[in-house]
Amino acid sequence: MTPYWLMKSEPDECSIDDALAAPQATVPWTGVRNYQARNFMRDAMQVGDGVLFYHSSCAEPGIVGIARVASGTRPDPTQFDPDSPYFDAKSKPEAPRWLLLDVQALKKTRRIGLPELRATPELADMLLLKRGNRLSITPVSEAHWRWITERMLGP
DNA sequence: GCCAACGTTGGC
DNA sequence: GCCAACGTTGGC
Repeated sequence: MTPYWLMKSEPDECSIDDALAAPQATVPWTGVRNYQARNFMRDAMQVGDGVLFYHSSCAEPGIVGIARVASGTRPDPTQFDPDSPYFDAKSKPEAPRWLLLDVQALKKTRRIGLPELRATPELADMLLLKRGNRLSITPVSEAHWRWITERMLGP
């Protein structure tokens, strides 16, 4: 697995600006409730891996910044909080079902919106762009990472 | 708000 | 193990 990832966040919950404004620009990535995404965090993601910060479920979805994986996994406390929208009554503290890790925002970039991503032949096979894809964490190939970060940071 | 696509649940 | 029903995601 390449050390590059795309992570979706709803800007109403945690935007790139929110992340940059946090202490150490670091936020706990709460609310992952999908086993495949959890397994990526648990089994494949490493401290230092690159992250494309993506805004989803909003007026202007797209990649908006660069971040890095800043910790290993630990249980996501919101799964035990009955007042949280992420509460999971079936998860027990002695056998936590859901994990999180810390993500450190490094840079807000110009936004590369979905239409621009879709219009780019080099990115046609990005998992993000696959039909019906709803995974909130997806691996990113080195070629895609390079293309996107160069385009984001360039003129 | 709509709806396509997908994941999960639970009866059998 | 199958699969229909249901809930969620996320773009539009």
